[in-house]
Amino acid sequence: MALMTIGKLSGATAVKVTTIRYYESIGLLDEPQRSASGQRLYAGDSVERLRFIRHARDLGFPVSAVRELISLQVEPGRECVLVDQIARRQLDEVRRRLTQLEALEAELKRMIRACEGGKIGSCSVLAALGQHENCLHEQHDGAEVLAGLPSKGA
Amino acid sequence: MALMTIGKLSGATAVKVTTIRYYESIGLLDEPQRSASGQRLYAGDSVERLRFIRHARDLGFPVSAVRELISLQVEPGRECVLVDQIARRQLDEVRRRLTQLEALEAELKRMIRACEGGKIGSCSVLAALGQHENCLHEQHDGAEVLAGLPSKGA
DNA sequence: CTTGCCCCTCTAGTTACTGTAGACTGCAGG
DNA sequence: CCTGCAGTCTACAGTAACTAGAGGGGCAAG
Repeated sequence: MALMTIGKLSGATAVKVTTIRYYESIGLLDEPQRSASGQRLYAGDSVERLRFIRHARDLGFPVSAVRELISLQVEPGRECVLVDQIARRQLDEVRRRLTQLEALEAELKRMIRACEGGKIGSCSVLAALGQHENCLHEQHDGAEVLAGLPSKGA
Repeated sequence: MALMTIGKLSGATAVKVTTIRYYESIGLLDEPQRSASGQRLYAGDSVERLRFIRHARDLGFPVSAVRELISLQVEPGRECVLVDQIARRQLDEVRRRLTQLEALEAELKRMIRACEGGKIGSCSVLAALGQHENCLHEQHDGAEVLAGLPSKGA
């Protein structure tokens, strides 16, 4: 395939133009050739590279992990174990988040259910959020799971 | 209850001092009284307010939603429907993320399984990342979910 | 008085982008 | 040839939701 501008690459990969430039700026993508007037010109393999990055990101790998994966990709074979480790780490992370979200789902459902039956003078959702002490019923286990939430608390 | 400094409030709610000031700066918390020397002095109800905020945030409500909830809390009762809507929206969001994460989990498991049996020549994880097409799309939301990950635990 | 923790403001950094400003390029129509 | 417009360039600012640090002042005890 002939060289393409950043717009074409964007179209081919569904990655936004600005994001492509961003990836270049943080070193995920090599600097491409430039036209005489300074426009970026990409070869066909850029599409694969970019898809790789995008797919890894969609899988939840942080950029730092993507960087690792790329570097391992360059010298393949022997390092498969490392790649496996990175993937496993990511899987653990995904599972951790799954557990948290399931707890959140349960708590939200409970809140909403309470609100539905709400002849209660004050909304149960707000009550549940206020919680601590004088709540309608004994309190859930959700909060404990939430205690370890990654949302930058703790 | 006597007035307390920001440190006490932080201790009582497990919300960091800097975060409390941050919440004040974005209008989630009212500006408290100040001592003669300029230190913030909080009344007892600040504890409840702050716990409410923190709990809502832990449940994944964005700050904008928390703001809404607070405003509804001020004039309670009649607005229960609105509160319910916000909670439902949040529940939908949580479910969406759950679905996405489940797909991620499946794909990661598949990748790792392939890698285990894998010969050295071609790591299947990298191969799996290279091929696109069959998987998740919706890149923006993916990134959103992933943003705010611990990255310390890893 | 000094130690040491607490508090103050302000700024900048984090992650992974997205959006904007202001200027230039490349190409088609009239 | 001119005009118009989409596409591209750089550079900076903004987003979410905080966190961390600099550089200073306050306050009670030893």
